[in-house]
Amino acid sequence: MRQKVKLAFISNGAARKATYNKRKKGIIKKVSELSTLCGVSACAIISNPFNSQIEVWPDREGAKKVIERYHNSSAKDETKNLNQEGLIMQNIAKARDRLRKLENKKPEKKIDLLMHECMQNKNLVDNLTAEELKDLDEFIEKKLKEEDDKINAIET
Amino acid sequence: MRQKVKLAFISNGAARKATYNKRKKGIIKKVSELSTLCGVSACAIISNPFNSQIEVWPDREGAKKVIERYHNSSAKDETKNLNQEGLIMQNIAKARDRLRKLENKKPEKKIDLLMHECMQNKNLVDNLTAEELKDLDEFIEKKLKEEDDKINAIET
DNA sequence: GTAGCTATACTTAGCGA
DNA sequence: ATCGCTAAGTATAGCTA
Repeated sequence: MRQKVKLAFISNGAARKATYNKRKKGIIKKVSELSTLCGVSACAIISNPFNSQIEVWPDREGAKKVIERYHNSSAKDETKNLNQEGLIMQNIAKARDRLRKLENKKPEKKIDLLMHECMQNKNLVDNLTAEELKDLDEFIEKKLKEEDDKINAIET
Repeated sequence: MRQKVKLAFISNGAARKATYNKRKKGIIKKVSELSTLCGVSACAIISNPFNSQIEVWPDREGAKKVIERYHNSSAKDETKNLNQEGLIMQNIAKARDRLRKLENKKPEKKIDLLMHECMQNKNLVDNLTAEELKDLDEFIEKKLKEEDDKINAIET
């Protein structure tokens, strides 16, 4: 930038808000990219004490791609592992749908739902045994590798 | 970079992990900077459904500055702040206590505890005003970080 | 597997319309 | 205030050890 960033609170309100909006957007993008690149579900929560706003970013786009990839690969195969992951993904999708419907409601309710969604997804995973999770992980890994190889073969 | 990033799941496990760690660090920094520059409390939560890991990055340093600034600017209105702080401290103490009791149990149980604390936070949210949510956010961050630190310490 | 490096892609502060 | 621009900082992919 024209000037090296001084890492301190920006006292000017307008400048602070401008920076806030720009960086907020950047963080959302980064979190979304992490989800897509590494196949994890992630979210960011920012609470602004000056205007009592709470903003929550479930990582929709990144997670969506993971879900889609899973559904595509599971269409051809019906193993136990796939059923398990399918169940998890279905519930994630359902939770995400509910969140979408609350978009216009009170910020407090968004936090509520976020927590609920976290619980749902976590409980599903927790219901699996350690061995099942390991198998599931390996299976998913293998499937994703196969797909990637296919894509690479086509592109080359 | 040497090559333009293709925004897709990284099939190679080692490369994915390396990218994950690098970007995770970058996101923490960004969130921390946003907190400092704009005076907001923020956190990032990344959940990997395939290995039951939940990683939480409370923006410790940034949030700390926010708390200090908040307390300084509202020194005239200390009654309410002190009450809020008391509630937060009580809950941190409770969380530590429960965590201590799980010291010798299985790692899976610690995940259960994490989610239990999430639910607790949710219930607490329901009883708070929008103004109070800022402190709650910080509370959640601290509590989850404590648990994360404890788990890491045990696993190392 | 992870720690440091560097070239390059990406982000963003300050402006101007 | 919001947008687009672009210079100037940052983050990080691919490497090396």
